[in-house]
Amino acid sequence: MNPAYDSAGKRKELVRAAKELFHHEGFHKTTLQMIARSAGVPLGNVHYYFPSKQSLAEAVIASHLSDLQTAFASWESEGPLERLRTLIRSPLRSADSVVQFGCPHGSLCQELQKDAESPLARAGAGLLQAWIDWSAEQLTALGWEASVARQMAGQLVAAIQGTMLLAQTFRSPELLTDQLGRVESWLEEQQSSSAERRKA
Amino acid sequence: MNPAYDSAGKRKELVRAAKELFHHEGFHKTTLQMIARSAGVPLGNVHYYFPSKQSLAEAVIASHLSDLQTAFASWESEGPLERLRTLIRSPLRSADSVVQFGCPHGSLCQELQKDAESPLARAGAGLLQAWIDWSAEQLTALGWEASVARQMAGQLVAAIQGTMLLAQTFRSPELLTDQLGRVESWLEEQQSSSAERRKA
DNA sequence: GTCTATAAATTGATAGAC
DNA sequence: GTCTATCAATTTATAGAC
Repeated sequence: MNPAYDSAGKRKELVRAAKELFHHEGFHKTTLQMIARSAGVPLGNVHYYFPSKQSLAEAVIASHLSDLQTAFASWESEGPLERLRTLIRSPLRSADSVVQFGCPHGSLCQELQKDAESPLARAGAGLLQAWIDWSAEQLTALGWEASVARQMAGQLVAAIQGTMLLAQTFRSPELLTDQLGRVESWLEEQQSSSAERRKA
Repeated sequence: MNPAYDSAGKRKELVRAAKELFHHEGFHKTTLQMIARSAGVPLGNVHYYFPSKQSLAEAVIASHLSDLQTAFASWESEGPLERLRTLIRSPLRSADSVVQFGCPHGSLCQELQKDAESPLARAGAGLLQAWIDWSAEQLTALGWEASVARQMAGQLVAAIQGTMLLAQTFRSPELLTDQLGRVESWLEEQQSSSAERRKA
């Protein structure tokens, strides 16, 4: 156990704890005390690894972005339409967590975005931007013109995010399943109407 | 200026200030100090009108609900379809505020709902429930079967709420206008396909 | 009813021993 | 690198004068 390993290990552990607590309790309600306890690190030690709560939050956002890229990469074997279906269904794989705490990206964005001055607002926006950019890519691959694909991607992500908000608000896994199914149907209708247009 | 008037006036002023600050800063970031200052009331006096921050938040939610009912009542002269269009367009009337701070109901719900134990979570849910119930009523009046109307209402509110989250995240009034227009188009497509089914 | 003063606990962040 | 002890400021809430 050389120092470098320990240091990196505790850093990662702090980010993991903060990521979970920001999701479960919200950014402003989460204290460094709570993060330190969950990570098994003394309170005063947190500032050795991260100079401020903000810098820790930046590391959390970077970790979320990395998770997203890993997920997208793991779906590469599928076709564009099936990839979008996988995205739509992805909240179901952690339905309990979504119903209790909402979307870890969406809820963090909403909270951070209230403070427009904060550098965290811009960083957080990158999370939802990643959702939209990736969706627009898949839609482009399906043959949609670039500007239309961007619009549709926005509609798709808005529908998924809004669905997670409602499922959380009413603590209803059924709502999550049903409404995500309707989003999937909407996507398929767009696809088939597009296919018809191409035939005509 | 009898005491009852003054008392009621300051109570209302505290609720107004808290409603605005919860929207602009978020519930947890807003302190009683900030509310007292905005309302022109000494800090120690807040607890004379409201025993706790929570009871003040309950009054804020009740005020939001009252606003909603007032808005719904003012749209009664229109037909059901036009009423739904008015709902979809309603974020545009305060576009700047939505882009900066998000939906006052949706963002409050998301924050309060993280703490399932809190009575505020249940109270907050009443706000989005009002959106859905009212939308389902209009859809029922348009001839949709009750359970279908509920599902469609959920989809509609999810789309509007998700759109507001994206518009806030990217600080884009254009995104708000464009995507709400797409929600309106979706609603009209549902209506016309329903009319076709009835003809057939 | 209204206010000042303050309590009691907690916050993010720092200092300095080891 | 790691920890304890602590600062200075802020939090919700209360006590008690007027």
